[in-house]
Amino acid sequence: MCDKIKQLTLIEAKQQFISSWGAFGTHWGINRTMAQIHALLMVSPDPLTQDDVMEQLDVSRGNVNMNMRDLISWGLVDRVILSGERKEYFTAEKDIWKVATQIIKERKKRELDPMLKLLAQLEDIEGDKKDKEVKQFVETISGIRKFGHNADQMLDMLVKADESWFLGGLLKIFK
Amino acid sequence: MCDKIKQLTLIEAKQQFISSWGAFGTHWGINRTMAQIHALLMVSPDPLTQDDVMEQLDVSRGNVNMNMRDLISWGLVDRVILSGERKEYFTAEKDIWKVATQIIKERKKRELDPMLKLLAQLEDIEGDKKDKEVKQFVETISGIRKFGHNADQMLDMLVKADESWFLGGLLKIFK
DNA sequence: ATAAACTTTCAATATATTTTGAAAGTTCAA
DNA sequence: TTGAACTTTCAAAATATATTGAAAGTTTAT
Repeated sequence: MCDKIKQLTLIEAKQQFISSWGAFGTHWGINRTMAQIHALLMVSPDPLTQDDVMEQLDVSRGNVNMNMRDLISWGLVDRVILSGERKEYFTAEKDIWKVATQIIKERKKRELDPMLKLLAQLEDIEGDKKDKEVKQFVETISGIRKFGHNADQMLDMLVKADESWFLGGLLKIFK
Repeated sequence: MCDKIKQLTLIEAKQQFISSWGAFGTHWGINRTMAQIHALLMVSPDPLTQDDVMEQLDVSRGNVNMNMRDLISWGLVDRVILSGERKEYFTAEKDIWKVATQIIKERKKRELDPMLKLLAQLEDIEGDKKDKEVKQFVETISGIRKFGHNADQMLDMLVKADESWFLGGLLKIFK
């Protein structure tokens, strides 16, 4: 009836987190390995090399390299050069708020902004505005565009909240 | 220099919207066809049959059927029986705010809630809390869990805003 | 009960995405 | 300049996901 929940060791907990973060990512259009690398770096106190990641996640060098590039382009991972070392090391931001704002910024730029541009264009079509089909279409598109526009502004606020005194206050409620 | 933007016809605009909505969906873990069916229904003033959808999107009966089921399970599409007709018709909610609310509700239930449950479990691990590795892990997980918890509450507020007088006021700013 | 109208299922197939690994490229100390 | 240490690339292979379509299932009018 009442399941006894096993207290996990650090190793088990890390594995569990990495695996779940990977599965979670796939529901959001992020590939499993990329999400797993990110998870691994988030729970690693020290920077890791490509070889560390290859070994711990059991994936190939090429795979690690490509996904690491991607994570860097998303601003979620940084290259680190440890003085005296030849190898490159990698590290991830561990403050989840910074991670979230970074993801919001990028997805906005890559997806929301282009979509809003398209919707603006679709709203202005040829044809009789009295026609039922035309009317329904324009209304639906316009609704989506307005919604997107508001979301856009709201996300901007969130992202900029860190830098603004007024919004920063609001943010503390959330953070 | 200054591109002349062609004013699209209704047909072209619909096609463009359906195709873009489909591509957009794939960035968010939604399959192309499902997103396209949703888009098609959103810009169709009247309910459509499976055959209409098959024809307009050029996909098979089985595919339409499965994705339609999925859309229904997400609460984004409804079956409609037109009186006197034998066939089933399908229609989508056109108020984008309701669409968004519905998606938030479902994703919260399917993804965020289980993730929060897992994180709570991972936060409570065996081992010395003074150990650097353990400390870093617990801190990171705890940060993510708290963030997720706040996001959860915030999303609940948004979803419930429609029903609350106070929040409804706030909502008007956004809507 | 029958059969036409319609819906659902799912194994096979097709498509898309991810992963590999070896070769090519780069950097740097000596 | 050489070559060892390390990184990047990308065509081929593996894997995962989406799609088809025909057969099975269901509903309803007669």
